[in-house]
Amino acid sequence: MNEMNDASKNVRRRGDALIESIYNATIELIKKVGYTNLTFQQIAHAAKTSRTVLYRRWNTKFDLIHEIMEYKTKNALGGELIDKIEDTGSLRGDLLQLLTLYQSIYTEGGLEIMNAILFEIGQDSEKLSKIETNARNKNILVMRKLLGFAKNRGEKIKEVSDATLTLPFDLIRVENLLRRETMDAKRLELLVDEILLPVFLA
Amino acid sequence: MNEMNDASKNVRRRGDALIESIYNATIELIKKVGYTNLTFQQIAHAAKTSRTVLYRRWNTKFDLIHEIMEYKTKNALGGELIDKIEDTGSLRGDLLQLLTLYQSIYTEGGLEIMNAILFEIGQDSEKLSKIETNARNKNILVMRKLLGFAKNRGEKIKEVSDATLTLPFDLIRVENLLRRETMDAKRLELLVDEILLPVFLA
DNA sequence: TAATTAAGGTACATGTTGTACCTTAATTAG
DNA sequence: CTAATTAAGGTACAACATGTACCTTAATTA
Repeated sequence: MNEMNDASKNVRRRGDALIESIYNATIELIKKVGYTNLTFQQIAHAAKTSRTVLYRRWNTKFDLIHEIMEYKTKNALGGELIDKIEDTGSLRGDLLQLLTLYQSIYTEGGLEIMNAILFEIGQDSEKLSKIETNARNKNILVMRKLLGFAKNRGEKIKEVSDATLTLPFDLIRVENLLRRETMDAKRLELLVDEILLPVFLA
Repeated sequence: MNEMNDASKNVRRRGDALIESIYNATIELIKKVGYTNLTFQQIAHAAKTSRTVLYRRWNTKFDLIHEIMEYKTKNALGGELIDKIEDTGSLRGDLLQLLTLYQSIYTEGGLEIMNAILFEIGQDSEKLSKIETNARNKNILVMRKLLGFAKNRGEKIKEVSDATLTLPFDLIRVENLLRRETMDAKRLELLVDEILLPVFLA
């Protein structure tokens, strides 16, 4: 009867099964209470495990969140962004493809998580600025590849600084993090037509 | 001797003197420990007042921070942004002027504060999205005024969506909040020449 | 000078943290 | 298949932060 519950308590999950359960509980919680109000105590309770287990693995809630982001990003893209970029036949198509892919990280990966990451960047801890710099450098390479397609096709591309090369990514971040609107295909097209093409196409 | 300290404890500041002391203590603290680690307890101690005084005035640390931001913004600009915008004789000059003024809000107003604001936006509380929407609408009006100058001078301006009109502000925000680089005049010029002029000038 | 206003101080229940230490289930090795 | 190892679950504790209640007392005002 009520002994069933007590009996089931003795089952101990381990490894991936446990971890994923913690990930999911964390994501649900962060949606409910927000990142600031997120506590290890609540996570442990929601994931039906103990704080001890959490502290053993992650020193701070950011460490946990960051791990979740990487896990989610992999799932959303199925690999590195630069490998997913293909020549669509036009700069417009390529840029639209890029925005769509990059947007999917935010859509699938969970806005709440990205928000937390962004916030921690603002706290300018050492490791965070490294994460940021790495991401930026990767993104610049993606854009070089993309603009390389255009040059090979004979499209006239402006020479711009590295800082400007990250514009497509910055726009997606602004849209997702600073505004809170739905990012449909129409919105992405507008970004390409009104901003990105004038900037990159001579 | 040591009674001097005890005697000085009996002096009670009130009103603006007290408030400004709290503002300053908060700004110093937030620079030291960051927004997440900021506590009313620490603020009270740093401002040499008591938690009671703080709780009476602000329900959350965000309420306090938001008030500080408004106070600082007023000081930085000395009025509303739209009133500060003047016709410099060219779109390039006008845009540079706009970026410089808007940047000063971040420089003078305190990056830490803006960061906190941004973060709370991510928590999508009711009042916060209102603050955001208001700011966006104001910024759109500023850009309309600025592009109006250009049209009157006979410069050819593209017709763009409201979403694109906020680009100058979004760029400053990205630079300040997502990156952590010094925003000198050269950087602002690059934003104007490589991004804003191609977007707005036909 | 008396009444009012607002700052300072104390106390308390509640919740979170980080750590230490122990028990016990699940896995692995001999 | 049993014993050793690994890792999860549980309890306890000191430290700190919160939000509230209630009281005292300095500063302002009427």
